[in-house]
Amino acid sequence: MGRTPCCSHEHLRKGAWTFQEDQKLKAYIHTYGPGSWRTLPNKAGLERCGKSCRLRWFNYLRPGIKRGRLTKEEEHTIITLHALVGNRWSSIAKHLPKRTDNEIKNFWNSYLKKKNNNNYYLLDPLLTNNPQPAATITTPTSFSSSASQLTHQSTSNLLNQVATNIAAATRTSFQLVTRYSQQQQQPQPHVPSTSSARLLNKMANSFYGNEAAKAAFSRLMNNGIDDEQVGGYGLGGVPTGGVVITPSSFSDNNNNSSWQCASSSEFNYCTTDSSNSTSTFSFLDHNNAASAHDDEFIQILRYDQDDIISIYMQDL
DNA sequence: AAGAATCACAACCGCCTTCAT
DNA sequence: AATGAAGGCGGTTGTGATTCT
Repeated sequence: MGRTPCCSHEHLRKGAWTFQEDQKLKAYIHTYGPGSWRTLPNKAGLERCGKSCRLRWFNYLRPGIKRGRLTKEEEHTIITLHALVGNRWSSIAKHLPKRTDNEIKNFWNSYLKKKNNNNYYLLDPLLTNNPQPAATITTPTSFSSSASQLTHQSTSNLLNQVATNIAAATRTSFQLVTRYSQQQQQPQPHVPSTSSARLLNKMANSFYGNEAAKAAFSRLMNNGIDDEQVGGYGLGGVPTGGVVITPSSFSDNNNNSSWQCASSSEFNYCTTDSSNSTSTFSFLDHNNAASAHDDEFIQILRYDQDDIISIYMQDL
């Protein structure tokens, strides 16, 4: 014997809610609170299914709901989160507290219709062809290195390996999304660029406090720099306030205490402290021009099977 | 000005999971 | 443990408003 039925489904109204119905529902919930949707319609004097009452309350009548046009920031968040988790509207809505999943869903469906006509949010084809990729990083193609330039792996490769290993170590899926503008195209506000070096640096800092992620990150650093191998993990990292530190168990191609990686335009360094046999990663542009790209930003998002569990979003 | 097309969004439908019985 | 409705969620539709031709 299961629960008793919610309603008879006979003589129930459908369609748009009237002002009087809204008043009845609000008055009832004001007195007794939301919930018990099974018995609510009878008690509130509504000829509606309990499910319909719940929907009306959560999507429209509930206090604190923000209505009207989404802000650019909200749109930005939705688009990025959707690239990460797909159509998990309720998960996305949790990061826009005053918006309902229904509203976000409606926005996205409208957005999709427009999408074919602009490239405002230009993401890597890998991302757009695979709506729910796990453990991948999409980097600006302009930062990809040609084979002839490489003495080590490209930073794009390295980033992807880092993400894959962090995902495995933390048992979460992970994706880092970047956006970039192409100078030769029409100006595209809110579509900034960034470099792989900055992404790596930011990633290291963002995982401060997450031992599993940090260890995975450090392992990749140990394995990923000299060849294309994956596996054969080295020692794990230790926390030092947002910077990943690893044992100096590797050497660099310049045979000194720094590590060079990636293309001609980007250099990443690992400085070694011989006194305690540790190395500190610091990924910098070759000219350390932190102010050269004022419009840069980064979003780092992690999620498990059911929900987004953290978001980092900040300017670089 | 009028009809068509598009947009915005509330609401319904059906499926799946949770939970009371 | 089994059952079946409630609750939650995403897909879809219906409809009034707005814009276009």
